[in-house]
Amino acid sequence: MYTRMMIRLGYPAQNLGLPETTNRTLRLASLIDVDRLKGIVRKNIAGLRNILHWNAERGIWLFRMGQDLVPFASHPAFPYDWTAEHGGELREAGELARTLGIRLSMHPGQYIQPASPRPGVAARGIEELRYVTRVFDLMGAEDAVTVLHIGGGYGDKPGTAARFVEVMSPQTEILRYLALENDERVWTAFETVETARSLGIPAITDSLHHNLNPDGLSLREALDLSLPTWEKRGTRPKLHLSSQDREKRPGAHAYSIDSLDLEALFSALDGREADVMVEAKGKEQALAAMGVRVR
DNA sequence: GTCCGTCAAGCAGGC
DNA sequence: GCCTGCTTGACGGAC
Repeated sequence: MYTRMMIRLGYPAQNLGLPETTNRTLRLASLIDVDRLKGIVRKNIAGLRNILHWNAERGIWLFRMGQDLVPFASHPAFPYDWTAEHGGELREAGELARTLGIRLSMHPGQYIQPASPRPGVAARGIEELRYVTRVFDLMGAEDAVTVLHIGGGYGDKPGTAARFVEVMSPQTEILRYLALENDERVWTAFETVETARSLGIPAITDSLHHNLNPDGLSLREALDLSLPTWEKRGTRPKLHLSSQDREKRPGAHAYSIDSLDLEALFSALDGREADVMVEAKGKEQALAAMGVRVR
């Protein structure tokens, strides 16, 4: 099914079976404990290395690092120069990922709102995106991806999209890695592609979000729009795959991937190559259903 | 020792 | 207007 790397798979942030994570953190009030903070960052980077080795042995060629790799890195209260302190470790981890052939990503969360009309909110979001950019730069991760939602709509989506483009256009360092992802409530796959195109960056179609917010497009039509946006960057297109947890509200991720959702994605791809990030509560366990040996 | 509510941050939407 | 979910480990306080 996955011959010739038509499809490569990955999962985010942690490995349940090892168990290992890149997301150890601490409370903001504990940031003053510099020794402990440095230890947490080192453990996260060590966790990343362990996961990379484990993944490579099983042919898992994508991994999303947790946003807390360096906890509070973009916060004004962060107490030391983390790029100087951890640059060497990050460079070595990046070398490892390159040697193993694993593509990295990060996904800043719902608080990152570059198009917010509130200047402070927008500025903090940009700072977080700079942090991700510095991590990738230090790691030498040229094909890495910063995955971001456009954010709120503020009751005026065209105006907000224009503001997003205006705010992000000067951020050329961030744009080198940035890709925009559709969400399940506000920004459709079509709108996300349009906004990404205006910035000259690629778009990611998330299959579950698209099901909930399709705006009349089939998954195939959405992919027809988003896949070509990756040509300019010269890297493989990225997608997100997840299944609905039937017992929870729409948008909640299930533990594993429903075979119907997998088939629907393959059908929509129709032979085109893609890097597929599998967003499931079961993390690496969810890849078992796709023929990956996970133990 | 275990359990539980809360923790930096922003939004949309349901009530 | 208030509450919830998004994600998930940390951690203090209650018991």
